[in-house]
Amino acid sequence: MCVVSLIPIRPGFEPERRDAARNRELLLRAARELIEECGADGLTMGTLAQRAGVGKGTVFRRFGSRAGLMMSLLSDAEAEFQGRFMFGPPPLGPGAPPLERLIAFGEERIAWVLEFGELARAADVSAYNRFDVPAAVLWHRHLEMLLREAGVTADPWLMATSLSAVLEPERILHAVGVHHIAPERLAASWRELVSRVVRGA
Amino acid sequence: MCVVSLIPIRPGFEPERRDAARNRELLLRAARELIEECGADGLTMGTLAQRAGVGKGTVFRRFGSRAGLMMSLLSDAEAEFQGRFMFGPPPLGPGAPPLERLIAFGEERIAWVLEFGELARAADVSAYNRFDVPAAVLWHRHLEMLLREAGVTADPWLMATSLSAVLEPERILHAVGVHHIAPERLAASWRELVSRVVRGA
DNA sequence: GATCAAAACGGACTGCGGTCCGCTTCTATT
DNA sequence: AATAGAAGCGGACCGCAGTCCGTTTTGATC
Repeated sequence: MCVVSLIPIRPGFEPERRDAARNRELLLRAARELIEECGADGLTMGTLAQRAGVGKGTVFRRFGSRAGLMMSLLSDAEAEFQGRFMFGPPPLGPGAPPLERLIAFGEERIAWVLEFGELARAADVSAYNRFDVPAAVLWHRHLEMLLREAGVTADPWLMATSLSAVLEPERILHAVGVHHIAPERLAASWRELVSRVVRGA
Repeated sequence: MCVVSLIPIRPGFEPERRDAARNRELLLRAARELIEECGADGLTMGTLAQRAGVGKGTVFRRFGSRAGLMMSLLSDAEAEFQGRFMFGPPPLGPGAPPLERLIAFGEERIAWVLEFGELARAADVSAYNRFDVPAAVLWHRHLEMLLREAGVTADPWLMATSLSAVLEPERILHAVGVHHIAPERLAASWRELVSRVVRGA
């Protein structure tokens, strides 16, 4: 299964040195523990270094930034989601009509955000180009392709951008957490939106 | 003209003390200068305090946070925009059919973001409840009302949320700045989107 | 003008993300 | 086993947003 990583692949593919690999595992384990205890927002890079028994510099060498760390923690969940919408069974995967796939994509994404959203929000933070992260580019292309297949000829690229905006973790979590919108209501609204976009074609 | 402020009104309406008012003016003037010189992202609260000749604590007492400061700087532009879509001439203001008002709202908002976007982005930063800022609530209600008038019966509240997401400064600036999308193309896509949402009713 | 409480002030302080650079550890080579 | 240089390490350090609290200013009251 060919999956697009959240994290840029290091050029050259040299394997990690043994100590580096060991520290990466230590850090990921410690990070999961800390998030369990304090929540994603409660994790600080200093505490993480301390808990893992390494220097702070090592944390940043491994993950580049706090957002990068969160992406690493998400990468399994992300890869699984990618696998499902690209190769899994219909209606999310290939085989169903495009409108149904669009609907399924949003529904599943909403469910995904509700499960991993706190991490996703922490990973989003910052970065002027948070929309150009490999995974985000992939969803965008997927939506664009489905829109084309569905016969939407009016600027599918920007339409996909608009639909992506609707599925942004921050907004979904805000609607559910602050305004107490039921997830099924979100899903119904997504269905409605995407149906109108496609049918209006 | 009754306008909704970006900043919570202080309860009780006691007037500011004279020194407080003086410092507020000093700070706003200094902030505009600094942004002129270094851009909104280049403004730091420490530098601002120094330039205005006041203590750092004073800056935070006045504006609460960096985002609060940016909102204060935006508030004139925001008020002007509010005035136009609530009381101004059609098609943005009342008098035109709802679909045309929706289209105009997006077009004008896109233009607005391209003019004041850097500030708006700086004002957005952080805050779990950045969607509950008075101005954002007002746009949301406006969109919701127009959708209802246009006969959209399917969850206008969430539809308005989705449309708001599409107009978010961060995304618009990213599309224009990074992907070199022409503003007219953004406007055309918005027209298309909103027409489909309404016509599908 | 003297008095006084409340409001505002200012800058030292905290905690954070992120960088830097001299030191240590690993691994390929002989 | 010795060696060398690359990769990795770690923690002091920086700049920033935001807080705290002792001091100063203000303006209502007498």
